[in-house]
Amino acid sequence: MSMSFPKEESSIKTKDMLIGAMLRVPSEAIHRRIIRELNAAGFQGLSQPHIAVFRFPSPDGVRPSVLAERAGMSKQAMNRLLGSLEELGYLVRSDAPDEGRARVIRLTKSGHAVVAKEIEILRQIEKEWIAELGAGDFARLKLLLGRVWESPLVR
Amino acid sequence: MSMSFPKEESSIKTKDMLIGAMLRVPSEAIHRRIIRELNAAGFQGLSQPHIAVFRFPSPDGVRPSVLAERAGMSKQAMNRLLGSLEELGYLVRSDAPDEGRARVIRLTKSGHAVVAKEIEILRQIEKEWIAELGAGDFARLKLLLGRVWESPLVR
DNA sequence: CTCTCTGGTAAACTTTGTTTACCAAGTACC
DNA sequence: GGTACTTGGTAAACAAAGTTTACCAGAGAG
Repeated sequence: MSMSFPKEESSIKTKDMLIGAMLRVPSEAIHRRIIRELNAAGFQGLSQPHIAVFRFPSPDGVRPSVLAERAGMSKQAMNRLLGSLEELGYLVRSDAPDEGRARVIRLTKSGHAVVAKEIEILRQIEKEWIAELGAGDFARLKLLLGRVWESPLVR
Repeated sequence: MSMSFPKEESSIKTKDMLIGAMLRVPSEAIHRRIIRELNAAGFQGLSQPHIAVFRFPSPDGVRPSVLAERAGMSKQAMNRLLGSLEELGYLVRSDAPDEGRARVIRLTKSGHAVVAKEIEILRQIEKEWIAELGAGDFARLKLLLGRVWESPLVR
């Protein structure tokens, strides 16, 4: 059996839905699409967990432990992720920048290309949403989500 | 080391953010909170993957393969999940209802209690969002997300 | 100079999911 | 009525990804 996408029954009414599902479903759809299109664009070897590293904001110049913190995982797990990304040639863990005794992530050329492609995919998605909702309503949606983001709600 | 929450730098501006992150961050915050509060409410043994079963809409009366489809995972993985939930006493896989040769999930008393608690948590979250955004803007946000939901965008 | 703290690393273990394979019950077809 | 195909469920082996436990190196405090 090969993997499939969740199929939603048409009988489900958004009226009954609570905010959790309404955010989760589109969020996961976007996430799946990013992975799929990244792979299709030739960035082989990238899977779910790798994406956590390439998420906004860019990991370039950031220390491993900060990335672990951002991703909500242990330093060790992040470190293994970084190791595999280094093997794949997307970044290097450069030794000692100047400050402390810390390492710093540096994206390689293809690492930067991944970031660029990801932004491109997301801009395309936004374009599709604008086509569906209209520019005004899409802007309003982002504005509202922005207000949520800046509030203590998401902490 | 114990698990920690992602910490976000205050320097990040929502202006720069694309729709992916804006949906993902609050969505994940809600997800973590549900698990945390469910455990705190005495529903021990429930972890991340289990929640996929209890997500809207209720799994009561639904066949295992349908749940697998909804969750976007293989029948086998879902089946193991259901097995552990059965052991924990949240549901039973009742044999042969009447139709076909299929099994059907039936929530037990504590299974129904989980669903009820989950809805309670989400209603509380909505209350907090309303306090932050105002009732009008929150309603507008849900309306816009509902339009996304009903569109082909999330398929 | 030594103690302690911080950031990074490594190895063992656990969790969770897919792949592969199989079984049982319907259903279609002859 | 018997046989092949399909569907839904299950089990075991394997793979992926994360936590726990433990350790090391360097920096700063005393």
